[in-house]
Amino acid sequence: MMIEQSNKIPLLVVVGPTASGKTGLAIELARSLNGEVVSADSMQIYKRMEIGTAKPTADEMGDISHHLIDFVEPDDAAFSVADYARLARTAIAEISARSKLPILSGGTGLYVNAVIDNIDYTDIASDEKVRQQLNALAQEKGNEHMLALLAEADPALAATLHPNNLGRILRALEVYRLTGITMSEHQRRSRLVPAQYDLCMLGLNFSDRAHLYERINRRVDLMIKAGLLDEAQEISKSYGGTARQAIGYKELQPYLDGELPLEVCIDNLKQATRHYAKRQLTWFRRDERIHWILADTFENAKDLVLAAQNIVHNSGIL
RNA sequence: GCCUUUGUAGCUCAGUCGGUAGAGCAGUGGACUGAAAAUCCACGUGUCGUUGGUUCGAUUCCGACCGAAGGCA
Repeated sequence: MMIEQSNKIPLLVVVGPTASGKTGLAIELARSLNGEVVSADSMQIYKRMEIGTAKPTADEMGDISHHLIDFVEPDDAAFSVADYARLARTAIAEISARSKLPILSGGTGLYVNAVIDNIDYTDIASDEKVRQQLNALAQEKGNEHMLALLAEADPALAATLHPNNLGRILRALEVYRLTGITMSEHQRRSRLVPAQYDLCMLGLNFSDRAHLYERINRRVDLMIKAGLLDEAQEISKSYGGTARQAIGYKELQPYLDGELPLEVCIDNLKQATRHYAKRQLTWFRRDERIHWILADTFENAKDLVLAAQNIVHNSGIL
């Protein structure tokens, strides 16, 4: 017998900018729809970064199972999207096998899309030595030169990159050197196999951007009250490459080092978070599969959850 | 009360030796395939405090007034 479409796994996805209420909504939906949550958050994967990454607390999670949270050491510099995608697909399959609804929830657009668009990273290699060589060459010859090099191998991709975006240029050159195949071609091949999910995507946003920004400001103040400074002090001793990029720690470091007043650092932290939220919205907005829910158009949280449930039921994935 | 400085974009300020103005930040839009909470790109009209005067022409020079900061009494 041929495999029928009905063998697809139902997958509910909850996305949105930071501080929009994804965590709470995902948990409520898990309760009412017999689901489990798979986090799609590039920073909540790290241990001991609780307050700053707004990880759900044991209290919030209650009896809802959460996956891909709190399992990587903060000094691990090697964890990548590819690792995430593999783990997430496995988690989703296992949840579904238990006859429960997997709920992919998070704000890291790249992670979400890696999973739901089934991006295949297996033939796109990575090599530390080549990276160093390319970095050295860039130091010596400059960005324009590197972009010109890329244009020889992969003109299509080079045309989309600005010389200042050196990271992307070097990565594309790295891939080409290692495999002899251009990044453009890898990207094309990486999406040949469509995902095996029946998707329903919910996006949380606000009708008035200012409302989101107010929530962000308030949440940062709450994080400080909850002990973010201590957490930052603690984590700064042990975190490495990626975890170091998390918003909430690097902004407070100047205060911990006695270089800037606390209020200035807190303002910078709020600012960085607002910028981040805006970038997240840019990422998610282009995805036409998302059903947007405007949180500030509901009287209360209950109505919002009801509206979300309605969308899920009407989507026919259940 | 007097003296000095000052009033230009949401904020901090630059500038026009008189021809109606521009940076940074904020904000907005966008990109994104093995570090993505990262990285990168694009977008700058505002009664130049108000009101008189000089001038072909004033945000720019002069006067008055209003506001702010500092100093002297």
